[in-house]
Amino acid sequence: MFSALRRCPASLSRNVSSVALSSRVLRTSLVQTPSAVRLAVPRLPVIATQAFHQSAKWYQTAEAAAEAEAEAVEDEYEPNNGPVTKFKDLALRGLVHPNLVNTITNSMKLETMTDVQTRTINEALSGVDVMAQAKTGTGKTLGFLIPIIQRMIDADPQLGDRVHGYKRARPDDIRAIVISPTRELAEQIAVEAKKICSGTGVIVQCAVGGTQKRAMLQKTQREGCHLMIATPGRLMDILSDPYSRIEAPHLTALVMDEADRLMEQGFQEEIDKIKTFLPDPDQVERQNLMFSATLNKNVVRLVKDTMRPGFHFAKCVNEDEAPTHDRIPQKLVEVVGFENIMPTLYELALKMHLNPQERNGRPFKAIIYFNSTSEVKLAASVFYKLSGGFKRNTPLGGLKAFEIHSKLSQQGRTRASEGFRFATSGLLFSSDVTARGMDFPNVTHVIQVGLPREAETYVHRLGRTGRAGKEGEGWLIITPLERHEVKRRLREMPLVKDESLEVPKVDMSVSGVIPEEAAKLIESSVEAHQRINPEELQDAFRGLFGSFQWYSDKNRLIESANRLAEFGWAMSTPPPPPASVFGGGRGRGGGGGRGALEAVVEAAEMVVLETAAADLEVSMIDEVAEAAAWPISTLTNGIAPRRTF
DNA sequence: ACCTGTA
Repeated sequence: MFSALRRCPASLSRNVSSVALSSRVLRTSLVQTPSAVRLAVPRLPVIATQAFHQSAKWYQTAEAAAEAEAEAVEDEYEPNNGPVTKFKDLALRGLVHPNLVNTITNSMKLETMTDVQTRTINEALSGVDVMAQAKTGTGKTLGFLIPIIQRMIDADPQLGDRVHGYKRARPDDIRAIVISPTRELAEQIAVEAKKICSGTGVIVQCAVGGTQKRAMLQKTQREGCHLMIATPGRLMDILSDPYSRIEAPHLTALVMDEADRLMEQGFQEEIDKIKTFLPDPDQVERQNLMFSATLNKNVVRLVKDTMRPGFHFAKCVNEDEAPTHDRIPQKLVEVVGFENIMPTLYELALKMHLNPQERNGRPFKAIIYFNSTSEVKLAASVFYKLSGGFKRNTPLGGLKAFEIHSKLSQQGRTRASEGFRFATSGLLFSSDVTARGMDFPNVTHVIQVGLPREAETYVHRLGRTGRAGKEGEGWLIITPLERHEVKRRLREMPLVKDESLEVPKVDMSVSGVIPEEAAKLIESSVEAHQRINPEELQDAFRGLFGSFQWYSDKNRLIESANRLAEFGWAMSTPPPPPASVFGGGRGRGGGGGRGALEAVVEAAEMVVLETAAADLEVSMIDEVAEAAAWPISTLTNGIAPRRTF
C-alpha cells in the first residue's frame, strides 16, 4: 500500500498522515465489534487511497474491496437485503460514498439511523420522488441531505473527493436546491450540509434574506455551488437576477422542507414563481423530495402538481408511538383578563426558575410564544425591567433572556437564536419564526400566550421541547374570550387545567383581598409597564386586535383590551382601537385529517412504508395494496444499484 | 396592522 503512495505527487503527501490516522481510527472501532473485524482487511485500501480516484488500479482495488465487504456483510448480517439502518452500512454496501459516511460516523458520531432517515435514505437513493410525513426533531435533515448529495456524486464521481470537486465547482451549475420557510431553519440545514460535505468536493451555499446579497453572490461566484439551501424570497431574487450568474440548468433534486408551510398563502405564489426559473422537469429529470408534518389540502395539491407518478409515500408517523402532543404534559391556565397575562408569566417563570429540583435539577429554559411581534417585543421589555436586567441577586438572576421575530435585523435574530441555543438557562420570547424545525437543546418549557392560529402551530411550537428523548412540558395561557375556541381548535390536545398559580385568578379591576405574593407580582408587573416606552405599549395594543381577528364579538374584545390598558398598564385612557376592528373578519376553511390522507393515496399509486425501522416491511393502504405488491427488499435492492467507489 | 418569506 505504501509503495503506491510513494508514486503520488508531493502535494498530496500530507494526505499520508491523515490516511494513517483514519486507518487507526477504523481499526480501533472495529475491534470493538467482533463480527466486523473481518471487514477491516478489505476495508482499508478504500479509505487509504481516497485521493487517487484517477488511477485505474484504485478502481480495481476499491471494487474488489467493495465486493469483499458486500459478501462479508451478506455473510455476517442476517437481513442481508433489507433496508440499511446503520450509517456505516451505507458505505459498506456501496450505497453512499465513504467520504460522506465517514464524516457522519467519525466526526458527527452518528451510528444508527432514525426512522425517517431509514425510510427516506433507502428510498431516495434510488432517485424516486419521496413525500415523507415526519415529525420535526427526528433527523429528517440528514434524511434528505444524504441521498441528494450521494446522487450528485453518482452523476459526477469527482465530487466524492475534496480536491477534485472543489476545482470544478461553478456558480451556474447548481445540482440541488433545498427550500425552507424560515431563514434560521435554512441556516441550520446549511450548517449540517456543510458538515457532512466536508470530506467531499460538494460545495454548499446558503441564500437567505437579511444578509448581504452582494457578499453572498461574490462568495458563490468565487467558490461555486452544487447544493443551495435557501428561503423563497432570496432564492427568487437570485435566480431572477440576470447578472447573478447563479443558475441551475441541470437541477437534479428539489427539496421542500416543511412543505405544508411552504404551500400556505404568501409562500405558494413565490414557490410557483421560483419554479419558472428552474428547468422544465420534462426536459431535465428532477427528483422531488418533500417533508411535511401534516397532510392537508395544500400538500395534496403539491403532490399532484409536482411529484412524478410512482412516487413513494413514507409515512413516518408511527401509529403506536404517541405523537409529540400526547407525550408532553400540557397545562392550561385561564386568566381573568389580558391584564393578568404578564404577571402570570412572571409568577410561572419565578416558580420554575427557583424550583429546578422538581425537574431533577434541570435548569429552566423556556420559549414563550406570542401571536404578534408587538406582544413579543413588549413581553421582552417588561421582563427586562421586571428582572432588573437579569442581574445576579435578582429573583430571575441567572436566566438569559432573548427575543426573536421577523422585525428584528437578521444579525439580531442570529444573535438571539445562537444565544438561546447555547444558554443553559433562559427565556426566549418568540413569534412563530421559531415554531417549526428549530433545534434548541434542553428546552424544559414551551409557554404559549393566547390561542395559536392553527392547531398545527400549537403542535409545532410544543415540539420545541421534549426533544432528543428529554422531558418537557407545555403551558397555554388563555383568556375567557378564547375558552370556547380552545375547546374547538385544540380538542385533540390533552390539555389539563392548572390551578397552581395565584395571579391568573385575581380580578384586577375590583379591589379585594388578594394573596400577598400575587399582589406583589402584579404590582411589579404594572410598575414595569409604566417604565415602558408608550409607543411600544400602543403597538402591542394594536397587535392584540390583529391576533384576535378571528374573534367576532368586537365589543367584548375592545372592552377586554381596555381593561388591559387600564389595570395592567395603569393608563388613564386606553389607546384607540385600530379602525379595521370595525370592518369585520372573514372565516377560514379547515382541511387535513383522514380525508386528506385518502386524497394523497388517490393522487398516485404509492408504496406506504409503515413499519418499524429495524424490521421494515411494506404495508399498504388498502387501495394501493395490489399496485405495491413488491416487498421492500426488492424495492431497495432492485432500484438502488450498488455503487463502487 | 396575525406569522413567515427579497430590497
